[in-house]
Amino acid sequence: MDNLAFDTMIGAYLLDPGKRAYDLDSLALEFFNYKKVSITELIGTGKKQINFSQVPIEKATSYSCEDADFTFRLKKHLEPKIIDMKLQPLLNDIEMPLISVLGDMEEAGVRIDTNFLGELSKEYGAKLAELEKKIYDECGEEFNLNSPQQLGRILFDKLKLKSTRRTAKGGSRATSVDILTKLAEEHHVPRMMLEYRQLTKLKSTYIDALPLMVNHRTGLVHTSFNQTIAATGRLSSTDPNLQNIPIKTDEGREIRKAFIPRADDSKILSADYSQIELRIMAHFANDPMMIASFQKGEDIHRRTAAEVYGVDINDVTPAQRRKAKTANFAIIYGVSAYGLAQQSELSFTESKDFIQVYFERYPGIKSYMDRSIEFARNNGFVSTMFNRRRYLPDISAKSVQARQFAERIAINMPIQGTAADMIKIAMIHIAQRMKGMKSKMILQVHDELVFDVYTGELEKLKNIVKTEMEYAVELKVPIKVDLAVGNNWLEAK
DNA sequence: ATAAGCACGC
DNA sequence: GACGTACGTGCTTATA
Repeated sequence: MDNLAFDTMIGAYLLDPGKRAYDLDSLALEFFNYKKVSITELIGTGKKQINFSQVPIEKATSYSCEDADFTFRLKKHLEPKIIDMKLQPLLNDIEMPLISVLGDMEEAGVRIDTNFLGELSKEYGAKLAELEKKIYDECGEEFNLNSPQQLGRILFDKLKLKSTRRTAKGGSRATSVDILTKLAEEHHVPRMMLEYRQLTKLKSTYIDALPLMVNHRTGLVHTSFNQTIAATGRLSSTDPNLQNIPIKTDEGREIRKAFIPRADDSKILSADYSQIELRIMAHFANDPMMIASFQKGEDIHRRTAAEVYGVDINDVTPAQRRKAKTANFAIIYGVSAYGLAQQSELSFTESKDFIQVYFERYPGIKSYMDRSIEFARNNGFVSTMFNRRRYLPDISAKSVQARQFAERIAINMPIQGTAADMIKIAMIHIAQRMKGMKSKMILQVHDELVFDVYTGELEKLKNIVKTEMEYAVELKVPIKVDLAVGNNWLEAK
């Protein structure tokens, strides 16, 4: 698989990663205005779908020739554009070599402890049945707890709680977590609904769904990593999505115990980039204070709190650090004072002051943001350290909403995208050095790599992984990777 | 089938 | 005065 010459999906994605689809049919239509025969015209859909081998040979022949023809035409059309836009290194040194790395990871698969999930399903199922009964009792009637519409009727019509917000699209009365959390101060039902929502989410999306995804031949779960979905250059994972396995709550973390080593003599190794996006921002912004802090190996959120609150780093309170941490993440996304207030414990006024002092202490950050937006206005796009590009057609839009959205992307995409470039480079180098080893790279979760490592190879692999991740790209700040080993994914954290 | 609302991750 | 945090996937309900 390493002798691939070109890939039309990836080529078109690098030329413009903001598009909806890169499949052959879409690209043929877009670039040649040609409507190909769709596969469903040959094999049908749903229950009546047949195998391609059952398609009459004449139809199969012309279909296949059309595929080959347009693949070649697209290659000839896309490659010069790749060269013009200086995307060759990104294509040839990162995205193309990554194809086989991802293929190997998908094929390697992940072992899931289905017995453990079965037990967890019973446990959470019992808790849910109990909750369900209590909620019906408290409401004086039964309704579908999974229906936001019916819940709205109960909360706002029957129990007379105050509806504070409408949903963005349908305009119905919102019952999302922030609303229910507020209402939980004055009533049991919203509090219990929050618990119900959390547990049903865990049970339906993970606990009950994952065992169904175990491959009958291998006994393992094989996700698909998609290389041409995210507009920032990140990967995505589907069927199942193994990039959103719970970790925040104790109930959710239990699920990570089900991700286990494939053999008696292997372990799970997890390697995490520490604060990678803030480090990249410090690098781009060339901000003296933030760079110095990373060079000293400080806790960046404590340093931020110390600067903003004007106290010694050793005197920062937990509450101050919490607020600084929220602010640091919000800054990466280009948040407003209002947004920060919504997200944190800060009031609107406190948020405004916080952001003002933040930019006084980290002047480089402010000028990075202004420069990014200015660049986008002048050029119509922004890009990462490795020339990955994203177009921002709305950067000068009349609509305030559309324009501000484009401005936030102008700030965030180069940071998030450079982090994506970096871990992709590390993955390629690691895969190269793992050749001949029994251990497997099995997952990528944006700033984390997960391995199923044989104990005899543990020390060697730890060294390879740490080195290749930390030295994939050179920044003005040191890059730190945390390693952890365990008998499941939770222990390896 | 598709949209809406919601919730999980980074 | 608007507007109000980036990138994803998947579940269930409601509607067509």
